[in-house]
Amino acid sequence: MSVPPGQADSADFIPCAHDYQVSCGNCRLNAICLPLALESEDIDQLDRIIQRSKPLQKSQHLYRQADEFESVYAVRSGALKAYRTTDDGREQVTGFYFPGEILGFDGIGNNAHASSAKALETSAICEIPFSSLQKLSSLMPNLQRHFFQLMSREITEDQQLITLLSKNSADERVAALMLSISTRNARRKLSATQFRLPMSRVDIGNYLGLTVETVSRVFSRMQKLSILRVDNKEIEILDPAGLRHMANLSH
Amino acid sequence: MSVPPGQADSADFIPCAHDYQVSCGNCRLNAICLPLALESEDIDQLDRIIQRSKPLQKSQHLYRQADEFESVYAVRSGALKAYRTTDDGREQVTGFYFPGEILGFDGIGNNAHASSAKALETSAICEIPFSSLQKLSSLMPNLQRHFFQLMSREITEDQQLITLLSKNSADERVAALMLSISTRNARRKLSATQFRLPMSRVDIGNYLGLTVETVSRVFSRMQKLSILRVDNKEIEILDPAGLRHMANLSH
DNA sequence: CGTTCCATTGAGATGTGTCAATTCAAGTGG
DNA sequence: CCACTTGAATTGACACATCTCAATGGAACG
Repeated sequence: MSVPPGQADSADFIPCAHDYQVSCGNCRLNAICLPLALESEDIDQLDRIIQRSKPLQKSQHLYRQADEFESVYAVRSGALKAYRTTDDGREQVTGFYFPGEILGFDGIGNNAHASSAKALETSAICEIPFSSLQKLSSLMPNLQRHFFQLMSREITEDQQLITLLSKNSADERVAALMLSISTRNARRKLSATQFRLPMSRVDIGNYLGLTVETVSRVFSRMQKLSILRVDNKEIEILDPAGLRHMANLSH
Repeated sequence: MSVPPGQADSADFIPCAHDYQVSCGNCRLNAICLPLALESEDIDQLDRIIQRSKPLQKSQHLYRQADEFESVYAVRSGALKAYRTTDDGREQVTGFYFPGEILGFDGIGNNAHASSAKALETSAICEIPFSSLQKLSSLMPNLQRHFFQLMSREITEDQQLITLLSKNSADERVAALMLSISTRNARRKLSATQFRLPMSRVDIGNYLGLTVETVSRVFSRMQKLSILRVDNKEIEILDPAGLRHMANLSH
């Protein structure tokens, strides 16, 4: 399954997102994905278990609910959504994943994925086989702790979403999501004020427990208040303070 | 901090919940808490790091949000709620914890508890210092995997709650909670149809994203339909199938 | 036997959902 | 390159589930 090294990039060229043969050691996302004090030989070991052979086209699945769990996945480029299908066939979007973020942890518990993951746009993925990761974690305490931390943060984020759904108005929910995306963009050294949403209004509404119409109305309202400029999926945050105020959470 | 062995129980007496010096090896909850193929000497090692010196009175805190994270905790008897306090001072109950269940995982991510945990009634707790657990996990692959699984299941459960909050009506939410408690009771060999709720209506409403009044009305409605008998905190499920139907989820 | 907290019930207000129509954007085939 | 189709987003009018406010009832506790 390994892919032959592509045409040689010039040496000083920063590896672009589509060069999916880049190793963790010189991946520009490693500050997000692996903020670890690992020896370079440790990184080599990790590199060796990671598979980078999975560029995904828009709307293709990375895994599906109830698939056997084998790996967790780091997003290298693009964006994905994770969603659960309920017994009566409805869908619930449980998260959006951007470059540097890791998904698939919900599959460990029962050896089967508890959600499906679908590409929102063309996405490059690093696959991390979990059994290898477990072995490596036993040998590298830092790595073990790192993955405990990643899972713990996923729990914390889910709990934030629970709070959002349980306590906040439509305005607050949408504002909070815009702020979240903005923050995560900044972490990747991208603009915190201008970006293109990779997901549809339906996905946003589904994620936030709102209908499409309500999401749309909130965007219109925000635009009228000059908090956001909205042009279909292109978003510009005109008034970050106003947006934070609307989100009603000062984090 | 260690407590002297209590008055000797007669040898054939099943250790009761208040005998908090029982070891994991003969704890009647270990099928829930530690369903592991561990050598008895492994269990001994685990026993040695676990501290059982924390009986908690009703409304006392086990830990508070932003406290330094040191341990995760297994409930031995009683019940607790976990809740987050938002920036603007409101509370969100994120979970209820019953005997055999483990809480505190959300603190690993940032070395500080992301929620508070409070006893809903007198509760006995096993404290599991996380640094010891990490070391032990490196040596015992089964144990490492077990804790990855526990955290993964917490993620899955949070995502179920997200779905519930996002997609389900008040009736469905309350019904789902009653079913969850019933199932967890059954796992502990207690009645699946009769139990006493340890939490208040306020807590239930808070957890489910509803007001107290709505929770109360749902209970009244369920009683009118002969699905439940409700006498303050005493619950009897009269029509389990009807309850499942009302919850609108067949799991 | 008050006092206090918790739970229940009712009446009315409101935010968001539902239904429906329109516009806009993207892709397809003639 | 232009019609045509299709899906996504917006906007409006109305309905309804849940919230809010308020009063009452009941259990627990000193």
